Amino acid sequence: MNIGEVSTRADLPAKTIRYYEEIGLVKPLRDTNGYRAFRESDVHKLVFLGRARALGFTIEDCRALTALWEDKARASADVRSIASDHLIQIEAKIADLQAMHETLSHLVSSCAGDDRPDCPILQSLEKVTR
Amino acid sequence: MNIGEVSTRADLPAKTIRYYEEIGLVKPLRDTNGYRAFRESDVHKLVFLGRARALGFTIEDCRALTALWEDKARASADVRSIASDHLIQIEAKIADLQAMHETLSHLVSSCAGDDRPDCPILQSLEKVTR
DNA sequence: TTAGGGGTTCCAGTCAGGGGAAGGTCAAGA
DNA sequence: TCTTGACCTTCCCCTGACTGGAACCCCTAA
Repeated sequence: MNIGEVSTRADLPAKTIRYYEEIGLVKPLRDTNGYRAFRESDVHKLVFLGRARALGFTIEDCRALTALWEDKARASADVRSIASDHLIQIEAKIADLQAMHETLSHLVSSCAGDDRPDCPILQSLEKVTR
Repeated sequence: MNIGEVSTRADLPAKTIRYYEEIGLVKPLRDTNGYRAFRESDVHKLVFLGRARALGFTIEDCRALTALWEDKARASADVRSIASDHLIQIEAKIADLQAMHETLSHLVSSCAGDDRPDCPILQSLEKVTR
């Protein structure tokens, strides 16, 4: 199977698939003409990778997760550990963004937004009151 | 004023300040020995930049915001527009992260996390059910 | 004079790919 | 047989917003 079909089936850009090969996440075979020759197992793995990335796992997380996925003697605790660490990261990012949102939405709603220059948003950015 | 003092006063790494000069956000003078010579107005601007960056504005947003900040004839609508666009970006990111969080927290809580290999997290990543 | 703690530039790396050039390969139609 | 166009290949540079490090210069105090 050529990269185009894999790209469609795994719903990943060809560029991304080539990149994943470059960093050793997938190892497709090669045809005599130099084209990558993907097996079903490669497609399966790429789908796995796509889903993990969509959940925000880093590439290194993905590397660890696929290793566990392929290890029939894995302990589910190892998988859960990676996932719950990632959950903590997500929670931290959400909290960060919510703090930004709170500050900024107050500022936006207090700004007249007309053609006059007075602007509480700029005033607040100017203040050293961190 | 040398970069070290500015770094302390604006609470920004010296590297960051040099970078901001490189991309034209600040334009400190130079001493005869080649050292950057910052004025009070430069420090003031760097504090402004630091606060805007802390609220998640991009560098290009910051460039626009400082231009407005220094334009005494600005319309507050222009500032508000940048800020509310940014709010929308923040809201989108929060929504994304919350969706990830929801999916992943269900998975984590359904995984035994012991030494057995059965793992709903891996099973779910494997499925093509996008 | 020397040691240290400033400062300077420049280069490379981060993360996860994206854009695009230059060129090879394949299948279908004239 | 030739050509067209879709597909594939590698290669290199670009992104954002810095960060780390090397190699070197400058200033002050002991």
